[in-house]
Amino acid sequence: MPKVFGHIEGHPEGRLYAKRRQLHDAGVHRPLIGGISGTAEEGADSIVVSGGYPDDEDYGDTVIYTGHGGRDANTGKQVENQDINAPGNAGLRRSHLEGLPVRVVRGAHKNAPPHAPQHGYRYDGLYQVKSFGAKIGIEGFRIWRFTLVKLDKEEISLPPAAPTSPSRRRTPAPASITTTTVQRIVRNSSVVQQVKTWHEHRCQVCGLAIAIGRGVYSEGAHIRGLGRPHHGPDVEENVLCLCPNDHVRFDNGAIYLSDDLQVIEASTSSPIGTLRTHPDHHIDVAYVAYHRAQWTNGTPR
DNA sequence: GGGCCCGCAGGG
DNA sequence: CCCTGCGGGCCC
Repeated sequence: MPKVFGHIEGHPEGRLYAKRRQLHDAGVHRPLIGGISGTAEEGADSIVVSGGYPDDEDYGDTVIYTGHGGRDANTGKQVENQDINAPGNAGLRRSHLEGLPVRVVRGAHKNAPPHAPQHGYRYDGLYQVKSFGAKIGIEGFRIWRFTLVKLDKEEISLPPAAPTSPSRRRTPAPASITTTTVQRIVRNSSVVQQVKTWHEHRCQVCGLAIAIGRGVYSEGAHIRGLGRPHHGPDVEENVLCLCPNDHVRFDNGAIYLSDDLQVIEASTSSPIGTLRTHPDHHIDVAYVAYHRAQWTNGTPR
C-alpha cells in the first residue's frame, strides 16, 4: 500500500476508530504500535497522539509532539537521548522542510486532555510541522519535539490527477520509485508567480537563479507565514522570491530583514547585504517586522 | 485494572 | 534477515 500524504479518501476528519488495527486497515495510520509513520526520504504521513510521552502538549489546533526512541523496551521509561535520525523523527523533519501535511490521530488515554477522544482513536485532520527542536525532557534525556499546527481547508492542495493508462497497454510500468500520493500545503500560485516573474527567479538574498533544464527555479517565501498561528496574507507585499537555501534560512530564522531591507545574519546580528528589489514589488515592512520579531524576541512557535 | 509479554507491520 | 515501536489481550 503506497504512502499517502493528506486525507484518505472515504475517511473524513472526525471519524472514530476503535483499534489501531482499524486505523491500519483504513490507511489513516499504518503502524500497529509506532506513533509516527514516516521515513527520512519520504516524510511522515501520520502520527498518533496518545499520551505515550510525558512531554507531549495538546492545545487542539497546536500539538507539541515528542519524537520516538530512547526508551527501555520493558519499562517504557526514557533511558537515553533520542536521535533526530531515527526514522519517524527524520520523517517529521522532512515533512517540515517540504511542507507536507501530516494526518493527526488522537487516542484515548488516562489523564485525557480535553482534546482527546473518550474511547479509541479519532482522525483529527491535517497539520503542518511548523518547527522542531531538541530539549531535555521531563525524564532527563534529550528529546526531539515537533510543533504541529492545524491546516485550514484552503491550505491543502489536491493531488494531481492520476494519469489515465489504457488497460491494453502492455509496456511495463515505469521504474517505480515509491508511489506516493501527495497533498501539499497550498499557496496562492498567482501571487507567488507574479513575484517570481518580477525577479526573474533570482533570489532576493543571494542573487542566484537556479537553471533546471530550460527553465529557472525559485521559491515563493511568505514573510509572515500563512495560516495558523501567523495568519499572514497571501499578497505580493508579503512574498519574497528566494532560492531554496535562503528560503530555509529565512523560514527558520537564520536570516531576517531590517526595516530598510538589509539582510541580517542571525548568528552575528549583522547585515550581510541588501535585499534585491524590483520597482513594482512593494514589500510591506509590517510583515518584515513580524517575521523579525519571531526570531529576535523569545522562542519562535 | 495493572503488569506482563507476545505481537505484527514497516523499515533498514 | 534483523530490529524496533505512543497495543492489546490475558491472567491474576
